Amino acid sequence: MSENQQDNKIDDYQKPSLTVDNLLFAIADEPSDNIRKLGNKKLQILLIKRNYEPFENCWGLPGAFMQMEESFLETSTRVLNEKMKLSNIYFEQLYTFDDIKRDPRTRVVSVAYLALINKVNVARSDDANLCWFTVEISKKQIVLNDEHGNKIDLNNAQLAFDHSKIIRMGVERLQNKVEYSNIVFGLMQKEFTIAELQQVFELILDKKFTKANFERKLRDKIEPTNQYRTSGFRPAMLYKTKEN
Amino acid sequence: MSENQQDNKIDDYQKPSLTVDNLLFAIADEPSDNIRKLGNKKLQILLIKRNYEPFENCWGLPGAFMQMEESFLETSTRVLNEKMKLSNIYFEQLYTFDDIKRDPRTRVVSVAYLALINKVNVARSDDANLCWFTVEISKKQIVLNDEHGNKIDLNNAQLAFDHSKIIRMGVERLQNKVEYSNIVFGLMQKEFTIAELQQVFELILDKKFTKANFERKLRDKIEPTNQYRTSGFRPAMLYKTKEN
DNA sequence: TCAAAAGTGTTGCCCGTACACCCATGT
DNA sequence: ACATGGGTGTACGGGCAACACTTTTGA
Repeated sequence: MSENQQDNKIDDYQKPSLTVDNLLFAIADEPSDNIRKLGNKKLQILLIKRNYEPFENCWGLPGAFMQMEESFLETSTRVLNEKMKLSNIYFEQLYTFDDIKRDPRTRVVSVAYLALINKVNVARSDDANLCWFTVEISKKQIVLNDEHGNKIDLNNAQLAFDHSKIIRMGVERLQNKVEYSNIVFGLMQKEFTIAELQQVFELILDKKFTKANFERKLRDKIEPTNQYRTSGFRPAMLYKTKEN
Repeated sequence: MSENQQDNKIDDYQKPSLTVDNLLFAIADEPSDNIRKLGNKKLQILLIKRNYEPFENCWGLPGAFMQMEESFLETSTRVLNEKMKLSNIYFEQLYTFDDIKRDPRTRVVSVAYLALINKVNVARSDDANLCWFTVEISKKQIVLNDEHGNKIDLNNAQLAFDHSKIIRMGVERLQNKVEYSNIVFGLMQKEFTIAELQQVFELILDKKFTKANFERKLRDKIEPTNQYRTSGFRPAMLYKTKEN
């Protein structure tokens, strides 16, 4: 952050507005209809229905204008806490969006944050405008679904502002980091079976693994607790993320 | 970029200032003292000596306040063109820095851009305050050197603002992307030998390769021209980056 | 002839993949 | 008994690292 010699009165010029937008992802469990089969997991994202201009009645990412005395992370947690009480969130800066016309009113620059929670900790929100959308990732497209069967295809910009683009970039980041970091554990509960972890990988990467190979791939990142998940057939060992 | 319902007059609140800072990297050639040896390459970064407050007389990254009618990229190219005429620059957004106290005067948020050039295209600058510093990357630290033997250790913050941190992050990004993208060609001339490319990899990653293995590693990213570099001993095939 | 670099071939190891097989459970 | 998932072993192949060797040049 340097400046030209001429810029001495730095508060004395017109500034863009600055907002923070949140991509909050979580995993939902969907019990199986067949008692002999595992339940399905879904990747979800939190959206808010805008009942104000601009983009009134569109779905968009929950965000807020940044205040002078708070950092991005503080803005971000403030928003999420106003909407629903949350804790233990994994946060990571995604990208800063600056298209000049991205907001029809005036120049607004937005810093997007990627946030992950394990959904067990979600206190129900009293904001009727909030909704968890299922994120269906495939090679060709990303489609969001709400619980009433409404579909939003991210290739057609049906969301507010450039939020479709932001979500696509967020999914891409998630896909990349799942492969080489521990980011996936931000979506898991403290204890989980290998099959559950595998399902989450498969959801995010739109790709199937085999049990044996998946176990070897993750072996050095997890360690067994000595407890079992019995809600199924043969009890499955519960694992947790390896310390250090 | 959403907001609370209450925020209707969006220009009617105090906003942080917004700047763009540039990490401009290039490769310098240093001819060998021994005629029987190859010359050395160095990674360099462009810094500017601040002759104004704050951090007067400190070195810092060249940057500027963003104007209402320009995007980050436009701010970035404006700065670099004001300082020295450049073209064909590779640009990539690095990160957005928002520590509340990073600027002692007031709240300033800075978007950092990573930029790469091949130095052949550098028109000499008439700004005496600009200087190319050599970047020495090792496992423990990053040290900057100017041509007069002055050293700046990035572990001690001797640069303006949080620019040490920004440079460390930029080097890290460069190291990561060199391994899995074509970013390195932004630093190379149009035609280059494999040995030159190998030297640049070794500089950035602080790691040695063997010829045979390095050739195999890069084989699918480059293609031979049918020209040779004769300035050495046995002439070396010149390569260029593979199209498609 | 010799030092340095250009260029190529061989080998072994590690890791990801495919696939096969047995174990444990409750209906 | 059987379907389903849990869990483990084996075998193949590609890619990377180590290393050895030949070729080419100018002094």
